[in-house]
Amino acid sequence: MAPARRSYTRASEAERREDLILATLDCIAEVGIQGATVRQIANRAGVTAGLIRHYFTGKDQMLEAAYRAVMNGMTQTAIEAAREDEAPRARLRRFIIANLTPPVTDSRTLSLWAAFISHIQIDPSFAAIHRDNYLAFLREVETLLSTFFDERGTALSPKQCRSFAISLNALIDGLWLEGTLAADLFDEHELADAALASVEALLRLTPGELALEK
Amino acid sequence: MAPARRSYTRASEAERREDLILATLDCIAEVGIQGATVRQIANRAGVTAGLIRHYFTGKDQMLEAAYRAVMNGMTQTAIEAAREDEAPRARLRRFIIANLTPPVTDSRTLSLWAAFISHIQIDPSFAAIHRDNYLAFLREVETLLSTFFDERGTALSPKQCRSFAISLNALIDGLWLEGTLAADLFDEHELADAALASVEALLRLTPGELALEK
DNA sequence: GCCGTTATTATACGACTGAATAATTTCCGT
DNA sequence: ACGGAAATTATTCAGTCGTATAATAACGGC
Repeated sequence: MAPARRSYTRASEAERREDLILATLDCIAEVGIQGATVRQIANRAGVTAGLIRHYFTGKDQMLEAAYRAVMNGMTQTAIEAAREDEAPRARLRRFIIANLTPPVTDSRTLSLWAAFISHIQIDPSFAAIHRDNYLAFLREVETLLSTFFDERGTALSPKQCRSFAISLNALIDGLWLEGTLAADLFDEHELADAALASVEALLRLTPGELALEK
Repeated sequence: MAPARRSYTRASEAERREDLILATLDCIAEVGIQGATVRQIANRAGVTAGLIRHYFTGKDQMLEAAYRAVMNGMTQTAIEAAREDEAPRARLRRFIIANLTPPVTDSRTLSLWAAFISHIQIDPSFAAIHRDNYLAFLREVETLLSTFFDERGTALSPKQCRSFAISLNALIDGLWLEGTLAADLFDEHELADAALASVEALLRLTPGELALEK
């Protein structure tokens, strides 16, 4: 007799790809990159392992797609938060805060980010993805700083602007790292407040210039 | 007839443990934590796989020991560099520079660090190791800052000191991350110089106070 | 309502995994 | 020199890995 086979429903390519990528991220976050096996991933996505190779050339390519998804999630969240406002000062503040509050500051996000970072030196494809995102982020920071200082009446030379952007980016990254790794040491908005005060100092603004409402 | 067996030499426990840990780190850095199998590690250490379980309860425990080794290497290098000097200002400067020049800024070190970070959320043992090292590092920064401001005649409240330490630590971490991940974008001492200038701003010192010789 | 396309499942394969055990070699104390 | 403790190797084991292939169920076009 014909063996009983699992029933299933077809899905659109976009849907399946997303499901698989999401399942991949879940696995990496929960059991590490070692535990993120094709079977575990497929299982969590509600499909069987073979399907993965129908949408991706192999496991590695799926991991790359997953990395892109994580980085897009992180940068887009912050960039879009900044664009909600009109005033350069508020935009800058929003950008900083968005980078230091959920969903960016989330232990799961950090886990994923670190897992992929550790693969940058191994797989050149990952290095390229990282590079693209880093430069895009830096460009965004430069734009924010440039318009902010322009409106303030203290225009910046491109060199100064870039230098500020690098430091500012580092400060945000570092605080994000600390705050997410030791979330229990900081409460709700302590991190974002610390960031705003630090950025004021870093850009040599007057205290409160960035933090306080006018 | 008796099968030909590999000849070998006995080593002290300390030596073997170190060899195994070093081999573990080599593997993780070169092929990632997935590729760091007991056989690969043993092979690189010049022994056979079974020996690992003679010195460690299992692979996991060896990974923990390897993590401790990495973190000790990173923090001790910077802390000892600072202790070489007498004047608080020079100590602080040395500390910052040490954290942003080799061997701390090294793509291998970063790979290892990231690989372990991604396991913090998974394995509580790793979380404990991280926590210990983070607090030790923060304490060191606080001490450096405290003595520096004392000598400068502008004493700091414990609260301010801690707040400065957190930001300073974040800035250093962030620059270390950026500079190591995109080493080709920065030349020799650009990173350390940027750090010194940024720290001056962060602590609201007068420009050049930290960087320039008297 | 059937039929062809294809998304999906099922199964198999060889390689490799961490761990356990047994055999053997080394080296220290005497 | 020699015997005995133990460091190291060799081998085995039950699983799991990623991938390849073949069978099958689902769905859209007619």
